[in-house]
Amino acid sequence: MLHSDQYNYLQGLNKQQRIAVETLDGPVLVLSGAGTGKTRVLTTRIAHLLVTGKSKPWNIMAVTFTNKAAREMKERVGRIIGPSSEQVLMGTFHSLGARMLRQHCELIGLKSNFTIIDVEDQVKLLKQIISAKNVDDKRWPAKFFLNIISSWKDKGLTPSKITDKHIFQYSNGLIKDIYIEYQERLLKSNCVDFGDLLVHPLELLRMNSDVLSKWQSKITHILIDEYQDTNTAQYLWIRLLCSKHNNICCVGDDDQSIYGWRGAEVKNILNFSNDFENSKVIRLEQNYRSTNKILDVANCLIKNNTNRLGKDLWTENNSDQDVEIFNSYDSSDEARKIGDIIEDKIRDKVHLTEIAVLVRTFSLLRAIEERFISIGLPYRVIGTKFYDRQEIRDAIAYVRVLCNPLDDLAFERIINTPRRGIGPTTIKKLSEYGRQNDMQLFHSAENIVNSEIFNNRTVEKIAQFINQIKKWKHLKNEKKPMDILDQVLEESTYYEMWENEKSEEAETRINNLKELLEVISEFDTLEGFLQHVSLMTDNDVGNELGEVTLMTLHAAKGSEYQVIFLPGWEDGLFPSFRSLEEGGEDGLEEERRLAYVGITRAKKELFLSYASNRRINGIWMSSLPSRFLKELPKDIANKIEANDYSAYSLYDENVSYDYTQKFKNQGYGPGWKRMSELKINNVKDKNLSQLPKNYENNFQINNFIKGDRVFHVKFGMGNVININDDKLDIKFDNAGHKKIQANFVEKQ
DNA sequence: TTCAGTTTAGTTTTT
DNA sequence: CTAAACTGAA
Repeated sequence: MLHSDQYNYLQGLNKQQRIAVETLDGPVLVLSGAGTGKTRVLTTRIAHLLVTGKSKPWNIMAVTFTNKAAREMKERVGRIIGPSSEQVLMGTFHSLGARMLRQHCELIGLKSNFTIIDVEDQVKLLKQIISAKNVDDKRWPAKFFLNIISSWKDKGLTPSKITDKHIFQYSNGLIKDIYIEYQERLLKSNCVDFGDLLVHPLELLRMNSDVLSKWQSKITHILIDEYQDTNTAQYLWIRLLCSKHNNICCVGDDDQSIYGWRGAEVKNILNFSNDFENSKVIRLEQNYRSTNKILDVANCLIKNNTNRLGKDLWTENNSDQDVEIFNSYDSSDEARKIGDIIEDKIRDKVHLTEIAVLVRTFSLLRAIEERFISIGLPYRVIGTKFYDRQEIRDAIAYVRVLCNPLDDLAFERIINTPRRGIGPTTIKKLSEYGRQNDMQLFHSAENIVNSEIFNNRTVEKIAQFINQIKKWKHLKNEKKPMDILDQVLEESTYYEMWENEKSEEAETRINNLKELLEVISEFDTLEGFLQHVSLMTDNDVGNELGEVTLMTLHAAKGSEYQVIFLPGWEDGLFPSFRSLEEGGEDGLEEERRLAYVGITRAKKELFLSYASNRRINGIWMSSLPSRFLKELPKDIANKIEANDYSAYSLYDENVSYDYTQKFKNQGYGPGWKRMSELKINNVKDKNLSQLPKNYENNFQINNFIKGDRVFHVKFGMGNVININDDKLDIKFDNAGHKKIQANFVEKQ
């Protein structure tokens, strides 16, 4: 038997890390704070599993949340153990789910070439369903239904599992009908959404014991990164998979849980020890990333959260470089100051790749980008939605139709793009025909063309289009994906369409298409390309050129930089008032964790900043400094008072941090107008007559009285203890005390 | 059916 | 302020 000291990859691990790596049997939870070497533990552990012979590569499954993390893990495992790492199942929950689903798709009723649709298509599909049901989509927007359906999927609830309790507040069951039809339509189109990539595999395992036991035998060791971000569906899936061998290692940090809005359940990590019998918990608290000053700020802030396991990061890396805070008059002033500091850093020989600006919302980046462009500072934006651009989506829709002719959403997108004289009226006829004959659009079109019932110019145009598609489909066996797409865009006159538009914008669009051709050139099949684009949202291009990195705080998790800028620390913006409105105290804590994530990205220098005025959707608003600034160590926070442009003092006790007060009185924009009208007319809307009868019950904005027993879909049962216009203070039986919009709860 | 001009709605984070 | 939705004329 080898002594473990002989494994040289274990050298340099600290004691705790080493225990985490060497405890290979049974359930293990590694609570690892920011910068404590979590990825190193995970990758070394995989290596150790293989080297000790505990497991074979194909028996290990390692799950991450982002593609970036998956890529990094693959690379680092490969560096330790070489090419056999290729056989380890590594990927995001969604990509592993898709993989499992493609293997067993027929059990769900899908074909293996199913397409993965994104939010935009989800909304489009729901809009169609809603309008067919004569629901007023002004009052009940598709997005609203989508949110509910998605949250159900996050919990692993298929339509058949939706009980009266779930749908209680939503339109007397209509939401369930919509969910059922939504799933049917997806299935008919041979499509799945993101939620399905988790729910379908879960159902697969639940319903097919042979499939379950096959996978349970195959996977002997499971490793999960960012465990604090798992939702219920993911948890259940993992539980099923690991229940035979029970070798599961979860790595996470409850203080970095920032995806509650997406259904992540912090309780998964908080309950780990109860959940898995004989589990071991290992804490990593020595931080190797940041200076003591930065950690002080982080620890000081996060200790304001009540709902945490609790830990204190420490470091041996002492520094006299203070964390800086500065105030600006407005966003362009702030951008200018950031630019100036970066220019100083350049003089200090800090490499641009070591500098990042992290923001709460993308919109904050505009002013900063503007400034960087004008001073000629190179930068890159992570997470900019390349695949969301119109021309890219169009091109991908063509590919989707070639791969999956049942995909109505894609077909509808391209049937008249570029213009072929096939308008909404014709499409409506086609789908009508399709519904009668149980066909998807493509086949209806094909049939109409052949049936010779219709004989006019429109049919000729359809025929032409259908024949073109058929021709392109034959190319699949002959040409490379890149050449096919190029030919499709050429022959469909899609290029021509943009070329004829002599605007500068059209030129960028054509360049974007060229870029897409570059991407597709790396794939052997159109299907492989599709899978890539639908799951890969971060186009994380390399940074060889030396650029400053700009991204959201969410996107920043898992990364580190020498110098970090955190602009936009204004109340309402950060913490975001929407989070507070929706999530109450929990929402605030999640925002605070987000701040914590931002702070702990910094290795050496950290700059916090807030502006006194900011333009939000075209309207100038003055803002209060973020309440988080108040929570920082006094010696740092005090510095900013001297040159504060803000009308308010940070420590003025009279300043109200109740965001609802502040925003309620603004009363701008159509949304606000509608809301206030609603309140005045007590919801006597002109469109009401078009709604199904029972809808009226849901419009009672507020006839609650103190003491009312209410139900909320997320928080369950509770009692109203106070009323503030349309906001209710509710004490929930199991979810604590929250402020909720009246229309989100149902009187019992 | 198309196109241009007008109105209106939405304003967070991501797989 | 912007992107999407709508309207009306050709």
